[in-house]
Amino acid sequence: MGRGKIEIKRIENSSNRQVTYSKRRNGILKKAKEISVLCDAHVSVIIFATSGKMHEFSSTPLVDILDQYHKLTGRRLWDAKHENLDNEINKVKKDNDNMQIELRHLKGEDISSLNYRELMILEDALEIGLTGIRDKQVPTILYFCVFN
Amino acid sequence: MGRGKIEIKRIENSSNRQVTYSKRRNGILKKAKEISVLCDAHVSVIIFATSGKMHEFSSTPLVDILDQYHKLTGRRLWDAKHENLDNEINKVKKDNDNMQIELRHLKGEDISSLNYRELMILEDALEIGLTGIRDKQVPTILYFCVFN
DNA sequence: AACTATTTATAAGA
DNA sequence: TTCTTATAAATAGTT
Repeated sequence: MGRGKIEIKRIENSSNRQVTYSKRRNGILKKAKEISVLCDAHVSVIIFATSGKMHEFSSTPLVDILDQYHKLTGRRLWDAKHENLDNEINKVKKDNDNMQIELRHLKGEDISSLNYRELMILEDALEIGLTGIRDKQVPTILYFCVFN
Repeated sequence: MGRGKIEIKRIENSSNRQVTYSKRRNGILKKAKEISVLCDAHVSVIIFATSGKMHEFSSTPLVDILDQYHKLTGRRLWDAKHENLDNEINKVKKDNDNMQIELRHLKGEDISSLNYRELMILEDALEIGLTGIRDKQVPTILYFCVFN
């Protein structure tokens, strides 16, 4: 690197360390920007000095990078609120799926998958239902299916 | 860098781009590791190729880096995400409500609201459906009712 | 912060 | 792809 090779280990002298930090930090941020432009890469770099000061570069909004990160790794990086929302949406989607399945059945789109025994039960039910209607009884439960 | 200065702009040749990507990606990850060791810095680097493949380096668990990020910047990284999730949840909930209404109708919980004319149509349909089943014809339209 | 000797990174070629 | 190598770029130590 400069006047003599250096080992990669903590720089003990604090002011040297800080100078090196500043130079290398700039170097990394520059490289990150370059690779994003040269290669269409999506890059985020976040650096904290021990002082607590932060520098960052993100070629794409950090949230988007982290979102992709989550999708790819399955690792959760977000806070409790986000997690709750995520759980809620999964639950609601599950309800949704179940209802859709139920609807599909009720609407008879799955009639082709009914086996013979089920068909017999269906027939019985039809007769019972028909009788009920003829007698003008008030039905309390009604299944209503459409096939085509 | 290599044989001749290059401009920092997208490398159009795809295979050159990929080679450069791979070399520079390694370079950045190496530099990130070095600065973290030399200078006690906390660094996270996440890189996505356009292919979707990810590489990362994090001197500290990424969650901790992001936590510091939040504390330091006050930027609420997830707000946009939360809003999107909220919208999605509301949309799906609406779908759910609609399906529940439909299901309630299909299951006959609203049978009392069927008027006489609808009941007659229903009866006709039952007869047609029943005939179809008795003749082992594939029903093209079937109304199926259960009463109790 | 600027300089500069060296090392390191890397673009292009094999 | 991996290796080689000429050259650009980064940077450690110095001023």
